Amino acid sequence: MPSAKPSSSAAPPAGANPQPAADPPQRRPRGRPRKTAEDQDDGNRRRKLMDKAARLFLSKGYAATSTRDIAAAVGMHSGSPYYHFKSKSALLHAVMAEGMAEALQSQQLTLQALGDGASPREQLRVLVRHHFEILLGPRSGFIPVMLYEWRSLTAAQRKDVARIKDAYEADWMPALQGLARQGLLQAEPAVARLFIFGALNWSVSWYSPKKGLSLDALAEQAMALFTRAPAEGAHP
Amino acid sequence: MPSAKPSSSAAPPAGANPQPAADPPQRRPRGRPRKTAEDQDDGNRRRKLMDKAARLFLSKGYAATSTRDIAAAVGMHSGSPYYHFKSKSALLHAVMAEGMAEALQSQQLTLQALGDGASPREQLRVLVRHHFEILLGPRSGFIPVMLYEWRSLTAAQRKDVARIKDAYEADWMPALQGLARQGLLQAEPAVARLFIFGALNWSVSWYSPKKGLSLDALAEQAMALFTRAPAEGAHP
DNA sequence: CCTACCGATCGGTAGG
DNA sequence: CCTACCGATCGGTAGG
Repeated sequence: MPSAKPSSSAAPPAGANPQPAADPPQRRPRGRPRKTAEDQDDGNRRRKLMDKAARLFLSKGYAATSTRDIAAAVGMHSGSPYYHFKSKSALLHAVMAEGMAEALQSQQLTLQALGDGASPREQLRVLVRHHFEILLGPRSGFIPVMLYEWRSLTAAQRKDVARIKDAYEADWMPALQGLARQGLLQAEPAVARLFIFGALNWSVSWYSPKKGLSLDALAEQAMALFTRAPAEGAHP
Repeated sequence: MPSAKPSSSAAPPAGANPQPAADPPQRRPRGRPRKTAEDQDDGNRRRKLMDKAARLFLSKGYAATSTRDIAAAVGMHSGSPYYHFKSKSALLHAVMAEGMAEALQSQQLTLQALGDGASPREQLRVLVRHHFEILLGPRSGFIPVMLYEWRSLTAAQRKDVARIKDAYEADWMPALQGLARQGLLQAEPAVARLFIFGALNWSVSWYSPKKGLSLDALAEQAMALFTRAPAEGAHP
Protein backbone atom coordinates (compact mmCIF):
# COMPACT_ATOMS: atom_id res chain seq x y z
CA MET A 1 0.00 0.00 0.00
CA PRO A 2 1.19 3.50 -0.75
CA SER A 3 2.14 4.56 2.75
CA ALA A 4 1.12 8.17 3.01
CA LYS A 5 3.54 10.50 4.66
CA PRO A 6 3.21 10.33 8.44
CA SER A 7 0.36 12.83 8.63
CA SER A 8 1.73 15.92 6.94
CA SER A 9 2.40 18.07 9.97
CA ALA A 10 -1.17 18.09 11.29
CA ALA A 11 -1.68 21.73 10.42
CA PRO A 12 -3.46 23.39 13.34
CA PRO A 13 -6.86 24.69 12.28
CA ALA A 14 -5.89 28.04 13.69
CA GLY A 15 -4.96 29.87 10.51
CA ALA A 16 -2.02 32.24 10.38
CA ASN A 17 -3.02 35.53 11.83
CA PRO A 18 -3.23 38.13 9.07
CA GLN A 19 -1.23 40.59 11.15
CA PRO A 20 1.19 38.72 13.37
CA ALA A 21 2.09 40.75 16.43
CA ALA A 22 5.79 39.95 16.20
CA ASP A 23 6.07 41.01 12.61
CA PRO A 24 9.50 42.24 11.57
CA PRO A 25 9.26 45.91 10.64
CA GLN A 26 8.72 46.03 6.90
CA ARG A 27 7.07 48.70 4.84
CA ARG A 28 3.62 47.35 4.26
CA PRO A 29 0.31 49.05 3.76
CA ARG A 30 -1.82 49.05 6.83
CA GLY A 31 -5.12 47.22 7.05
CA ARG A 32 -5.48 43.93 5.29
CA PRO A 33 -2.06 42.67 4.28
CA ARG A 34 -1.48 42.76 0.57
CA LYS A 35 -2.11 39.39 -0.97
CA THR A 36 1.06 37.78 -2.13
CA ALA A 37 1.10 36.30 -5.61
CA GLU A 38 0.64 32.94 -4.03
CA ASP A 39 -2.32 33.90 -1.89
CA GLN A 40 -3.88 35.82 -4.67
CA ASP A 41 -3.57 33.21 -7.32
CA ASP A 42 -6.79 31.33 -6.97
CA GLY A 43 -5.38 28.50 -9.03
CA ASN A 44 -2.56 28.01 -6.58
CA ARG A 45 -4.78 27.38 -3.55
CA ARG A 46 -7.03 25.27 -5.69
CA ARG A 47 -4.12 23.16 -6.81
CA LYS A 48 -2.89 22.76 -3.26
CA LEU A 49 -6.30 21.50 -2.25
CA MET A 50 -6.19 18.97 -5.07
CA ASP A 51 -2.69 17.81 -4.12
CA LYS A 52 -3.50 17.28 -0.45
CA ALA A 53 -6.87 15.78 -1.22
CA ALA A 54 -5.29 13.29 -3.64
CA ARG A 55 -2.80 12.23 -0.98
CA LEU A 56 -5.57 11.68 1.54
CA PHE A 57 -7.88 9.97 -0.93
CA LEU A 58 -5.11 7.55 -1.79
CA SER A 59 -4.10 6.67 1.74
CA LYS A 60 -7.50 6.60 3.46
CA GLY A 61 -9.95 6.41 0.62
CA TYR A 62 -12.34 9.08 -0.64
CA ALA A 63 -15.29 8.25 1.61
CA ALA A 64 -13.12 8.04 4.70
CA THR A 65 -11.57 11.44 4.04
CA SER A 66 -13.60 14.37 5.34
CA THR A 67 -13.56 17.79 3.77
CA ARG A 68 -12.34 18.94 7.17
CA ASP A 69 -9.32 16.65 6.84
CA ILE A 70 -8.52 18.26 3.52
CA ALA A 71 -9.05 21.78 4.77
CA ALA A 72 -6.76 21.14 7.73
CA ALA A 73 -4.08 19.67 5.48
CA VAL A 74 -3.80 22.92 3.54
CA GLY A 75 -4.29 25.13 6.61
CA MET A 76 -7.83 26.24 5.84
CA HIS A 77 -10.91 26.18 8.03
CA SER A 78 -13.63 23.65 7.54
CA GLY A 79 -15.91 25.51 5.18
CA SER A 80 -13.25 27.05 2.98
CA PRO A 81 -12.68 24.29 0.44
CA TYR A 82 -16.21 25.07 -0.74
CA TYR A 83 -14.94 28.41 -1.95
CA HIS A 84 -12.86 26.54 -4.52
CA PHE A 85 -15.01 23.48 -5.21
CA LYS A 86 -18.75 23.29 -5.12
CA SER A 87 -18.70 19.87 -3.48
CA LYS A 88 -16.42 17.14 -2.23
CA SER A 89 -17.42 15.13 -5.26
CA ALA A 90 -16.35 17.95 -7.58
CA LEU A 91 -12.93 17.94 -5.92
CA LEU A 92 -12.54 14.24 -6.58
CA HIS A 93 -13.60 14.71 -10.16
CA ALA A 94 -11.16 17.56 -10.67
CA VAL A 95 -8.30 15.44 -9.36
CA MET A 96 -9.07 12.63 -11.75
CA ALA A 97 -10.02 14.65 -14.83
CA GLU A 98 -7.17 17.14 -14.62
CA GLY A 99 -4.69 14.46 -13.64
CA MET A 100 -5.73 12.31 -16.55
CA ALA A 101 -5.62 15.25 -18.98
CA GLU A 102 -2.08 16.06 -17.90
CA ALA A 103 -1.03 12.44 -18.18
CA LEU A 104 -2.47 12.18 -21.68
CA GLN A 105 -0.71 15.32 -22.82
CA SER A 106 2.56 14.22 -21.32
CA GLN A 107 2.27 10.82 -22.96
CA GLN A 108 1.60 12.31 -26.36
CA LEU A 109 4.61 14.60 -26.07
CA THR A 110 6.71 11.58 -25.15
CA LEU A 111 5.51 9.68 -28.19
CA GLN A 112 6.15 12.65 -30.45
CA ALA A 113 9.65 12.99 -29.13
CA LEU A 114 10.27 9.36 -29.99
CA GLY A 115 9.50 9.96 -33.64
CA ASP A 116 7.97 7.76 -36.29
CA GLY A 117 10.90 5.52 -36.97
CA ALA A 118 10.84 3.75 -33.62
CA SER A 119 10.15 0.04 -33.50
CA PRO A 120 7.00 -1.21 -31.80
CA ARG A 121 9.19 -2.58 -29.04
CA GLU A 122 10.82 0.80 -28.48
CA GLN A 123 7.41 2.46 -28.53
CA LEU A 124 6.12 0.12 -25.86
CA ARG A 125 9.20 0.57 -23.74
CA VAL A 126 8.77 4.33 -23.79
CA LEU A 127 5.08 4.03 -22.96
CA VAL A 128 5.78 1.70 -20.06
CA ARG A 129 8.51 3.90 -18.69
CA HIS A 130 6.35 6.98 -18.97
CA HIS A 131 3.45 5.22 -17.29
CA PHE A 132 5.63 4.27 -14.33
CA GLU A 133 6.60 7.91 -14.08
CA ILE A 134 2.92 8.88 -13.96
CA LEU A 135 2.15 6.22 -11.37
CA LEU A 136 5.21 6.30 -9.16
CA GLY A 137 7.27 9.34 -10.08
CA PRO A 138 7.86 12.34 -7.83
CA ARG A 139 4.95 14.28 -9.34
CA SER A 140 2.54 11.37 -9.20
CA GLY A 141 -0.64 11.18 -7.21
CA PHE A 142 -3.67 12.01 -9.32
CA ILE A 143 -3.74 8.93 -11.54
CA PRO A 144 -3.46 6.46 -8.65
CA VAL A 145 -6.50 8.15 -7.14
CA MET A 146 -8.33 7.62 -10.41
CA LEU A 147 -7.40 3.96 -10.46
CA TYR A 148 -8.56 3.25 -6.93
CA GLU A 149 -11.52 5.58 -6.54
CA TRP A 150 -13.34 5.00 -9.82
CA ARG A 151 -16.39 3.70 -8.00
CA SER A 152 -16.66 6.92 -5.97
CA LEU A 153 -17.50 8.94 -9.08
CA THR A 154 -21.04 9.57 -10.22
CA ALA A 155 -22.09 8.00 -13.50
CA ALA A 156 -21.76 11.30 -15.35
CA GLN A 157 -18.31 11.95 -13.90
CA ARG A 158 -17.20 8.45 -14.83
CA LYS A 159 -18.26 8.99 -18.40
CA ASP A 160 -16.38 12.25 -18.54
CA VAL A 161 -13.12 10.88 -17.14
CA ALA A 162 -13.43 7.71 -19.21
CA ARG A 163 -13.19 9.76 -22.39
CA ILE A 164 -9.69 10.95 -21.49
CA LYS A 165 -8.66 7.57 -20.11
CA ASP A 166 -9.76 5.83 -23.29
CA ALA A 167 -7.64 8.16 -25.39
CA TYR A 168 -4.67 7.47 -23.13
CA GLU A 169 -5.05 3.72 -23.49
CA ALA A 170 -5.80 3.84 -27.20
CA ASP A 171 -2.36 5.31 -27.82
CA TRP A 172 -0.87 1.97 -26.75
CA MET A 173 -2.55 -0.08 -29.43
CA PRO A 174 -0.25 0.67 -32.39
CA ALA A 175 2.77 -0.51 -30.42
CA LEU A 176 0.99 -3.67 -29.27
CA GLN A 177 -0.35 -4.45 -32.72
CA GLY A 178 3.06 -3.88 -34.23
CA LEU A 179 4.65 -6.27 -31.73
CA ALA A 180 1.98 -8.87 -32.43
CA ARG A 181 2.66 -8.60 -36.17
CA GLN A 182 6.32 -9.22 -35.50
CA GLY A 183 5.54 -12.25 -33.38
CA LEU A 184 7.03 -10.62 -30.29
CA LEU A 185 3.73 -10.49 -28.43
CA GLN A 186 1.74 -13.68 -28.13
CA ALA A 187 -1.57 -12.59 -26.62
CA GLU A 188 -4.28 -10.69 -28.49
CA PRO A 189 -3.33 -7.01 -28.35
CA ALA A 190 -6.65 -5.92 -26.85
CA VAL A 191 -6.38 -8.45 -24.02
CA ALA A 192 -2.67 -7.84 -23.62
CA ARG A 193 -3.42 -4.17 -23.09
CA LEU A 194 -5.76 -4.97 -20.19
CA PHE A 195 -3.28 -7.33 -18.57
CA ILE A 196 -0.36 -4.96 -19.04
CA PHE A 197 -2.18 -1.99 -17.55
CA GLY A 198 -3.17 -4.18 -14.65
CA ALA A 199 0.40 -5.27 -14.04
CA LEU A 200 1.69 -1.71 -14.17
CA ASN A 201 -1.14 -0.08 -12.26
CA TRP A 202 -0.89 -2.60 -9.46
CA SER A 203 2.62 -1.40 -8.74
CA VAL A 204 1.06 1.54 -6.91
CA SER A 205 0.13 -0.89 -4.16
CA TRP A 206 3.59 -2.38 -3.66
CA TYR A 207 6.28 -0.13 -5.07
CA SER A 208 8.54 1.68 -2.68
CA PRO A 209 11.11 4.05 -4.15
CA LYS A 210 13.44 3.65 -1.18
CA LYS A 211 14.26 -0.02 -1.38
CA GLY A 212 14.15 -1.93 -4.59
CA LEU A 213 14.25 -1.15 -8.25
CA SER A 214 14.44 2.14 -10.06
CA LEU A 215 11.68 3.06 -12.46
CA ASP A 216 14.06 2.26 -15.32
CA ALA A 217 14.72 -1.20 -13.95
CA LEU A 218 11.03 -1.71 -13.39
CA ALA A 219 10.27 -0.85 -17.01
CA GLU A 220 12.99 -3.22 -18.15
CA GLN A 221 11.56 -6.07 -16.11
CA ALA A 222 8.09 -5.39 -17.44
CA MET A 223 9.33 -5.47 -21.02
CA ALA A 224 11.13 -8.73 -20.37
CA LEU A 225 7.98 -10.26 -18.97
CA PHE A 226 5.56 -9.12 -21.66
CA THR A 227 7.55 -9.26 -24.87
CA ARG A 228 10.13 -11.55 -26.31
CA ALA A 229 13.35 -10.01 -27.50
CA PRO A 230 13.70 -9.65 -31.28
CA ALA A 231 15.59 -12.55 -32.86
CA GLU A 232 19.36 -12.09 -33.15
CA GLY A 233 20.32 -10.25 -36.32
CA ALA A 234 16.74 -10.12 -37.54
CA HIS A 235 16.33 -7.12 -39.81
CA PRO A 236 12.92 -7.38 -41.43
CA MET B 1 -15.98 -1.88 -12.45
CA PRO B 2 -17.72 -4.89 -11.03
CA SER B 3 -21.28 -3.73 -11.50
CA ALA B 4 -23.11 -4.92 -8.43
CA LYS B 5 -26.47 -6.47 -8.96
CA PRO B 6 -29.14 -3.79 -9.40
CA SER B 7 -29.74 -3.32 -5.69
CA SER B 8 -30.66 -6.76 -4.46
CA SER B 9 -34.38 -6.26 -3.97
CA ALA B 10 -34.14 -3.48 -1.38
CA ALA B 11 -35.29 -5.77 1.40
CA PRO B 12 -37.88 -3.90 3.47
CA PRO B 13 -36.65 -3.44 7.02
CA ALA B 14 -39.89 -4.98 8.24
CA GLY B 15 -38.71 -8.47 9.09
CA ALA B 16 -40.76 -11.55 8.32
CA ASN B 17 -43.44 -12.01 10.92
CA PRO B 18 -42.58 -15.02 13.06
CA GLN B 19 -46.08 -16.44 12.65
CA PRO B 20 -47.50 -15.49 9.27
CA ALA B 21 -51.27 -15.34 9.36
CA ALA B 22 -51.71 -17.26 6.11
CA ASP B 23 -49.55 -20.16 7.22
CA PRO B 24 -50.44 -23.52 5.71
CA PRO B 25 -51.69 -25.82 8.49
CA GLN B 26 -48.72 -27.86 9.65
CA ARG B 27 -48.15 -29.51 12.95
CA ARG B 28 -46.01 -27.06 14.82
CA PRO B 29 -45.56 -26.32 18.50
CA ARG B 30 -47.36 -23.20 19.63
CA GLY B 31 -45.54 -20.19 20.95
CA ARG B 32 -42.34 -19.18 19.35
CA PRO B 33 -41.97 -21.02 16.06
CA ARG B 34 -39.32 -23.66 16.13
CA LYS B 35 -36.16 -22.33 14.63
CA THR B 36 -35.48 -23.93 11.30
CA ALA B 37 -32.02 -25.28 10.70
CA GLU B 38 -31.29 -22.16 8.70
CA ASP B 39 -32.50 -19.71 11.30
CA GLN B 40 -30.87 -21.60 14.06
CA ASP B 41 -27.52 -22.00 12.46
CA ASP B 42 -25.72 -18.95 13.62
CA GLY B 43 -23.09 -19.50 11.00
CA ASN B 44 -25.64 -19.27 8.26
CA ARG B 45 -26.82 -15.79 9.13
CA ARG B 46 -23.27 -14.78 9.77
CA ARG B 47 -22.24 -16.02 6.37
CA LYS B 48 -25.11 -14.23 4.70
CA LEU B 49 -23.99 -10.99 6.34
CA MET B 50 -20.51 -11.54 5.03
CA ASP B 51 -21.77 -12.27 1.51
CA LYS B 52 -23.96 -9.20 1.28
CA ALA B 53 -21.38 -7.03 2.97
CA ALA B 54 -18.72 -8.15 0.51
CA ARG B 55 -20.96 -7.28 -2.41
CA LEU B 56 -21.62 -3.82 -1.00
CA PHE B 57 -18.00 -3.20 -0.02
CA LEU B 58 -16.95 -4.05 -3.54
CA SER B 59 -19.47 -1.88 -5.35
CA LYS B 60 -19.55 1.17 -3.07
CA GLY B 61 -16.48 0.80 -0.93
CA TYR B 62 -16.20 -0.05 2.75
CA ALA B 63 -16.45 3.46 4.15
CA ALA B 64 -19.41 4.34 1.94
CA THR B 65 -21.34 1.26 3.04
CA SER B 66 -23.26 1.70 6.28
CA THR B 67 -24.00 -1.12 8.65
CA ARG B 68 -27.65 -0.24 8.00
CA ASP B 69 -27.13 -0.95 4.28
CA ILE B 70 -25.80 -4.35 5.17
CA ALA B 71 -28.54 -5.11 7.66
CA ALA B 72 -31.20 -4.17 5.12
CA ALA B 73 -29.58 -6.33 2.46
CA VAL B 74 -30.03 -9.43 4.59
CA GLY B 75 -33.43 -8.36 5.97
CA MET B 76 -32.26 -7.45 9.45
CA HIS B 77 -32.84 -4.31 11.44
CA SER B 78 -30.15 -1.74 11.94
CA GLY B 79 -28.61 -2.99 15.17
CA SER B 80 -28.71 -6.67 14.45
CA PRO B 81 -25.43 -7.18 12.59
CA TYR B 82 -23.77 -6.38 15.92
CA TYR B 83 -25.15 -9.62 17.28
CA HIS B 84 -22.89 -11.44 14.83
CA PHE B 85 -19.92 -9.08 14.60
CA LYS B 86 -18.60 -6.83 17.30
CA SER B 87 -17.95 -4.00 14.84
CA LYS B 88 -18.15 -3.05 11.20
CA SER B 89 -14.39 -3.36 11.09
CA ALA B 90 -14.59 -6.94 12.39
CA LEU B 91 -16.99 -7.78 9.58
CA LEU B 92 -14.55 -6.48 7.00
CA HIS B 93 -11.74 -8.42 8.58
CA ALA B 94 -13.80 -11.61 8.63
CA VAL B 95 -14.58 -11.27 4.93
CA MET B 96 -10.93 -10.88 4.05
CA ALA B 97 -9.41 -13.39 6.46
CA GLU B 98 -11.92 -16.16 5.87
CA GLY B 99 -12.01 -15.49 2.13
CA MET B 100 -8.24 -15.66 1.96
CA ALA B 101 -8.11 -18.82 4.07
CA GLU B 102 -10.57 -20.53 1.76
CA ALA B 103 -8.69 -19.40 -1.31
CA LEU B 104 -5.42 -20.70 0.08
CA GLN B 105 -6.90 -24.07 0.93
CA SER B 106 -8.55 -24.37 -2.47
CA GLN B 107 -5.29 -23.46 -4.20
CA GLN B 108 -3.34 -26.05 -2.28
CA LEU B 109 -5.86 -28.75 -3.13
CA THR B 110 -5.57 -27.74 -6.77
CA LEU B 111 -1.80 -28.03 -6.67
CA GLN B 112 -1.98 -31.39 -4.94
CA ALA B 113 -4.38 -32.69 -7.58
CA LEU B 114 -1.89 -31.68 -10.24
CA GLY B 115 0.79 -33.88 -8.78
CA ASP B 116 4.54 -33.60 -8.68
CA GLY B 117 5.29 -34.49 -12.25
CA ALA B 118 3.78 -31.37 -13.80
CA SER B 119 6.02 -28.96 -15.66
CA PRO B 120 6.49 -25.46 -14.29
CA ARG B 121 4.42 -24.18 -17.19
CA GLU B 122 1.58 -26.51 -16.33
CA GLN B 123 1.85 -25.51 -12.68
CA LEU B 124 1.57 -21.85 -13.55
CA ARG B 125 -1.33 -22.45 -15.90
CA VAL B 126 -3.24 -24.22 -13.15
CA LEU B 127 -2.45 -21.47 -10.66
CA VAL B 128 -3.57 -18.77 -13.07
CA ARG B 129 -6.78 -20.59 -13.93
CA HIS B 130 -7.53 -21.15 -10.26
CA HIS B 131 -6.84 -17.53 -9.42
CA PHE B 132 -9.30 -16.36 -12.07
CA GLU B 133 -11.85 -18.65 -10.51
CA ILE B 134 -11.23 -17.04 -7.14
CA LEU B 135 -11.43 -13.54 -8.59
CA LEU B 136 -14.19 -13.87 -11.16
CA GLY B 137 -15.90 -17.21 -10.66
CA PRO B 138 -19.47 -17.68 -9.47
CA ARG B 139 -18.43 -18.05 -5.84
CA SER B 140 -16.08 -15.08 -5.90
CA GLY B 141 -16.40 -11.94 -3.86
CA PHE B 142 -14.24 -12.02 -0.78
CA ILE B 143 -10.82 -11.79 -2.38
CA PRO B 144 -11.71 -8.80 -4.57
CA VAL B 145 -12.76 -7.02 -1.39
CA MET B 146 -9.39 -7.81 0.10
CA LEU B 147 -7.61 -6.43 -2.96
CA TYR B 148 -9.47 -3.15 -3.01
CA GLU B 149 -10.06 -2.46 0.68
CA TRP B 150 -6.65 -3.25 2.12
CA ARG B 151 -6.27 0.30 3.35
CA SER B 152 -9.50 0.06 5.34
CA LEU B 153 -8.00 -2.51 7.69
CA THR B 154 -6.28 -1.60 10.93
CA ALA B 155 -2.58 -2.29 11.16
CA ALA B 156 -3.14 -5.40 13.27
CA GLN B 157 -5.76 -6.74 10.88
CA ARG B 158 -3.48 -6.11 7.94
CA LYS B 159 -0.74 -8.10 9.55
CA ASP B 160 -3.09 -10.96 10.23
CA VAL B 161 -4.49 -11.15 6.72
CA ALA B 162 -1.05 -10.65 5.18
CA ARG B 163 0.12 -13.90 6.74
CA ILE B 164 -2.40 -15.90 4.74
CA LYS B 165 -1.91 -13.82 1.62
CA ASP B 166 1.85 -14.32 1.75
CA ALA B 167 1.40 -18.08 1.92
CA TYR B 168 -0.93 -17.93 -1.07
CA GLU B 169 1.58 -15.97 -3.11
CA ALA B 170 4.57 -17.99 -1.99
CA ASP B 171 3.05 -21.08 -3.57
CA TRP B 172 3.60 -19.49 -6.97
CA MET B 173 7.34 -19.19 -6.66
CA PRO B 174 8.38 -22.77 -7.52
CA ALA B 175 6.51 -22.56 -10.82
CA LEU B 176 8.00 -19.17 -11.66
CA GLN B 177 11.51 -20.23 -10.69
CA GLY B 178 11.17 -23.41 -12.71
CA LEU B 179 10.08 -21.43 -15.76
CA ALA B 180 12.97 -19.03 -15.33
CA ARG B 181 15.42 -21.94 -15.18
CA GLN B 182 14.00 -23.25 -18.42
CA GLY B 183 14.36 -19.85 -20.05
CA LEU B 184 10.61 -19.56 -20.55
CA LEU B 185 10.25 -16.57 -18.23
CA GLN B 186 12.51 -13.60 -18.81
CA ALA B 187 11.89 -11.36 -15.82
CA GLU B 188 13.14 -12.02 -12.30
CA PRO B 189 10.68 -14.42 -10.66
CA ALA B 190 10.04 -12.17 -7.64
CA VAL B 191 9.24 -9.19 -9.85
CA ALA B 192 7.33 -11.32 -12.33
CA ARG B 193 5.13 -12.49 -9.49
CA LEU B 194 4.19 -8.92 -8.61
CA PHE B 195 3.43 -8.01 -12.21
CA ILE B 196 1.47 -11.19 -12.84
CA PHE B 197 -0.69 -10.78 -9.76
CA GLY B 198 -1.32 -7.21 -10.80
CA ALA B 199 -2.39 -8.25 -14.27
CA LEU B 200 -4.72 -10.93 -12.96
CA ASN B 201 -6.11 -8.96 -10.02
CA TRP B 202 -6.91 -5.99 -12.20
CA SER B 203 -9.32 -8.12 -14.18
CA VAL B 204 -11.82 -7.61 -11.36
CA SER B 205 -12.22 -4.05 -12.59
CA TRP B 206 -12.94 -4.88 -16.23
CA TYR B 207 -14.04 -8.48 -16.64
CA SER B 208 -17.64 -9.15 -17.50
CA PRO B 209 -18.73 -12.79 -17.73
CA LYS B 210 -21.55 -12.00 -20.15
CA LYS B 211 -19.63 -10.64 -23.08
CA GLY B 212 -16.10 -11.62 -23.76
CA LEU B 213 -13.80 -14.43 -22.86
CA SER B 214 -14.33 -17.43 -20.67
CA LEU B 215 -12.08 -17.90 -17.68
CA ASP B 216 -10.29 -20.66 -19.60
CA ALA B 217 -9.63 -18.33 -22.51
CA LEU B 218 -8.50 -15.64 -20.12
CA ALA B 219 -5.99 -17.98 -18.51
CA GLU B 220 -4.72 -19.01 -21.94
CA GLN B 221 -4.19 -15.38 -22.95
CA ALA B 222 -2.38 -14.66 -19.71
CA MET B 223 -0.06 -17.62 -20.21
CA ALA B 224 0.66 -16.49 -23.77
CA LEU B 225 1.53 -13.02 -22.55
CA PHE B 226 3.75 -13.99 -19.63
CA THR B 227 5.58 -17.08 -20.80
CA ARG B 228 7.06 -18.24 -24.01
CA ALA B 229 6.01 -21.63 -25.31
CA PRO B 230 8.55 -24.43 -24.86
CA ALA B 231 10.71 -24.95 -27.92
CA GLU B 232 9.35 -27.47 -30.45
CA GLY B 233 10.33 -31.01 -29.62
CA ALA B 234 12.38 -29.90 -26.64
CA HIS B 235 12.50 -32.72 -24.11
CA PRO B 236 15.00 -31.71 -21.43
C1' DC C 1 -11.71 32.52 2.95
C1' DC C 2 -13.64 32.49 8.10
C1' DT C 3 -17.66 31.93 11.52
C1' DA C 4 -21.36 29.71 13.07
C1' DC C 5 -24.49 26.63 12.20
C1' DC C 6 -27.98 22.91 10.40
C1' DG C 7 -30.04 18.54 9.17
C1' DA C 8 -28.77 13.98 8.13
C1' DT C 9 -26.40 9.97 8.87
C1' DC C 10 -23.43 6.92 11.13
C1' DG C 11 -21.31 3.30 14.33
C1' DG C 12 -22.56 1.45 18.24
C1' DT C 13 -25.21 0.06 22.65
C1' DA C 14 -28.65 -1.11 26.56
C1' DG C 15 -32.21 -3.77 27.55
C1' DG C 16 -35.24 -6.91 26.39
C1' DC D 1 -32.32 -10.42 16.78
C1' DC D 2 -35.54 -6.03 17.52
C1' DT D 3 -36.45 -1.29 19.75
C1' DA D 4 -35.11 2.95 20.93
C1' DC D 5 -31.68 5.75 21.43
C1' DC D 6 -27.04 8.52 21.89
C1' DG D 7 -22.96 11.17 20.83
C1' DA D 8 -20.06 12.18 17.08
C1' DT D 9 -19.18 13.42 12.62
C1' DC D 10 -20.15 14.81 8.14
C1' DG D 11 -21.26 17.60 3.78
C1' DG D 12 -22.76 21.75 3.00
C1' DT D 13 -24.43 26.78 3.51
C1' DA D 14 -25.57 31.83 4.83
C1' DG D 15 -23.65 35.84 5.71
C1' DG D 16 -20.00 38.43 6.14
